Amino acid sequence: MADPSKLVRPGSAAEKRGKPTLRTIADITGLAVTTVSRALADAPQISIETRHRVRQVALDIGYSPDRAAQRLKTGRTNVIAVLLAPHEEILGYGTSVMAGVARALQGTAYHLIVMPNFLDAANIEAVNYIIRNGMADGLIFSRTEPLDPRVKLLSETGFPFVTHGRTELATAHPFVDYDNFTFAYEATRRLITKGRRKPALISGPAGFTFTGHILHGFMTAVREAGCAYEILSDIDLDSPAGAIRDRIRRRQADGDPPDGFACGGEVCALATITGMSDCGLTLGVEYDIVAKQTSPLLGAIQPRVDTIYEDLTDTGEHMGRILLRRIGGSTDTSELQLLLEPELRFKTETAVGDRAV
Amino acid sequence: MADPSKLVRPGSAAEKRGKPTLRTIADITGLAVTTVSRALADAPQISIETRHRVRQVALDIGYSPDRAAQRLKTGRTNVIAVLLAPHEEILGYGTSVMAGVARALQGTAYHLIVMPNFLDAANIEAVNYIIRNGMADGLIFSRTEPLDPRVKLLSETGFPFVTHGRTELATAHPFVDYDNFTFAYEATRRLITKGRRKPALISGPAGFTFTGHILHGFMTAVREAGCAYEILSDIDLDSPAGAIRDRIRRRQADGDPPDGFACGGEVCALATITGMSDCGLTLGVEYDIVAKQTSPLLGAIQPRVDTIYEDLTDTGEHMGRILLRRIGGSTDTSELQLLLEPELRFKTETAVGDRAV
DNA sequence: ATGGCGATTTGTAACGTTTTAAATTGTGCG
DNA sequence: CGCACAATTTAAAACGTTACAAATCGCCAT
Repeated sequence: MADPSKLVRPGSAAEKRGKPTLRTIADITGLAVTTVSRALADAPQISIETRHRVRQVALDIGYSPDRAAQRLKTGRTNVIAVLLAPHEEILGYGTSVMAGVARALQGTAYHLIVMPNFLDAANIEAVNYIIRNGMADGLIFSRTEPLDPRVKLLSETGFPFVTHGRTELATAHPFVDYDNFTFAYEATRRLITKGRRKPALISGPAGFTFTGHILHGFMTAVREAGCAYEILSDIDLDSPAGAIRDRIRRRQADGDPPDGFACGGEVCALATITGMSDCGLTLGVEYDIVAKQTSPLLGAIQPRVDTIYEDLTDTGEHMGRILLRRIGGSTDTSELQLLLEPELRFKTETAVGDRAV
Repeated sequence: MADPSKLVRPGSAAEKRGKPTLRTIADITGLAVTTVSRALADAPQISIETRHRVRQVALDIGYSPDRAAQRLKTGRTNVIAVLLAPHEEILGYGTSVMAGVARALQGTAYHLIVMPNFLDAANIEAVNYIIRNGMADGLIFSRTEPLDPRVKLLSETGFPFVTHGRTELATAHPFVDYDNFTFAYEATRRLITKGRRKPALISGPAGFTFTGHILHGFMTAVREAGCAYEILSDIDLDSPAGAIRDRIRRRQADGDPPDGFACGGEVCALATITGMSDCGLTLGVEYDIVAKQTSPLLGAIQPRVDTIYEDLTDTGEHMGRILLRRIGGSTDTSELQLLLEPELRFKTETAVGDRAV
């Protein structure tokens, strides 16, 4: 079938020892470029036989489509953008999530680009840039606010995206979130169960949706129990470890200090322990901590801390999958929204007891 | 100058309310597309006057070039790829470095894509893929081996890249590295100065260049001092914190345990402290630690630890800049190689002393 | 006037792909 | 035998950009 005289056309891609293109395959098989293109796309109008043959040749010569050309022609970029915020340097949040997203993208044509938001705080600008310049087919970002302007903008535009975190906007949008209400509720209940009379909360940074959830969970638990409580002022989960440590220390100097701490992060928990230890107080004796855990660190360093696990890589993978679904055209919220449940990792009494101080 | 009848050509890009293109500007200014292209490129053959006018119009209508088209035409992708390895989830290594690279790329046409190497260990495959398919104009990766096959492959191909870490290959290549010899040397000397008689090293993972440097620095210091020493077996800096903690504990149970530790990472330091504490030993009293610090965590949590600082974001920024230089055609190794010196952050005696236990 | 020269601008083709419409087959049927 | 019709293949155009060669213009020396 293949006309030998056509095997090497003058000026053909095959001739100038570059990457093979559709043209190369066309030359080899004697088919037209169009046919090859459709064959590789598994178009039903191309005979099965031809499809197989083309596919085989493509494999043999190691053809892979030119992303730039595809992008130019179709307008689709085959790129997913992740918006990275500065806070995400902490304890590998960013890397974990990206690892998950990457896993979801594995085997697809999608690449992952990271839009660092490191310099300008107003990352609505980055979103705008991505939409206007068509830098990606979909967007992933975190730390949503109840009335998140990024979500608004993207929703209005119809640009596919998934957030890590919910909003309180009327229009539903794809998200993956961790149930921070339950986290805080269970953490606080655990403190109370352990006999602590005054649990304290180190709140999330102001303005974010999850901060409200944590607060709500904490308040629900202390109200149910009717116990004293405290929300530590001046610091939050984004505060540097040193600031949290100092705040804890100062608080102990004042009257009626808390004896239990719900910490939304590992750094926060470690800083709290340090602060308390500086005051001569021992974890598990004079006070307790329940903390959110997102890495193996805390469990190894401070085995006495009860933790509640959040799997960030898993979260990323879900976000990736949901985004692909959304890009694929799905609008079914039931498969575009996901609330992940906390996994309690409380120590049994004996397990804690059998370790020397 | 602009012919009004040309302002909206039938079928022109301007007409169908999409992104503005060169054509849009051409229609507005009455110039040819070619002229506009060159004007924006600041080609000397275009009159200054025209250049300014075109530039102004482009700004006014918010033109930004289509990356796909540029890439298709020129073959340049305007993309930098970062190879991310699984280990880099730990303590934000990956995110820190990427933040730095991103900062270096700020204001250039380059985007950052992350090639996750999470699943397959053999990341020579990923490198090959990037080269063969022209996925990027330059590559950044870390954890070099003395005879790194990735470096070999890239060097042979002439593909621009920068490594985080040196190799022992004959052909020079761009790199940024941290002077781990000096780190380990100074860390060990510090332990000895503090009166420790038997410093121990938790080595880097086998096979990497920096592991050799650390070992060499450690050995040089102990030999100079003529003191006892130990290199802890079975664990390395990549071991999970729990494994390091357990190893330290076991070691204390045997005879003649070390009383000083040089730790190449924060997690490692914390795990060591935990293990020693489990044995009833107190940091700064029965033993000392000098650790490499890459985040503010350690300083806040364990102020007694002497640290030596490595700035990963800074490293990323240097890598980005060097890569741009390399892509720009530079082959001058003096501006393509950089060895960053450790920053000693040893506590003064008084600073340590004024904190309660 | 004619030719030539520098300064500026322009038309055409090409990058590799997909899309649209049209052409080429083969087949059954009147 | 010729025609409709399906099945398959094809040619041409387009996406937005840049490289190349060629064209236009004014101006000066011939």
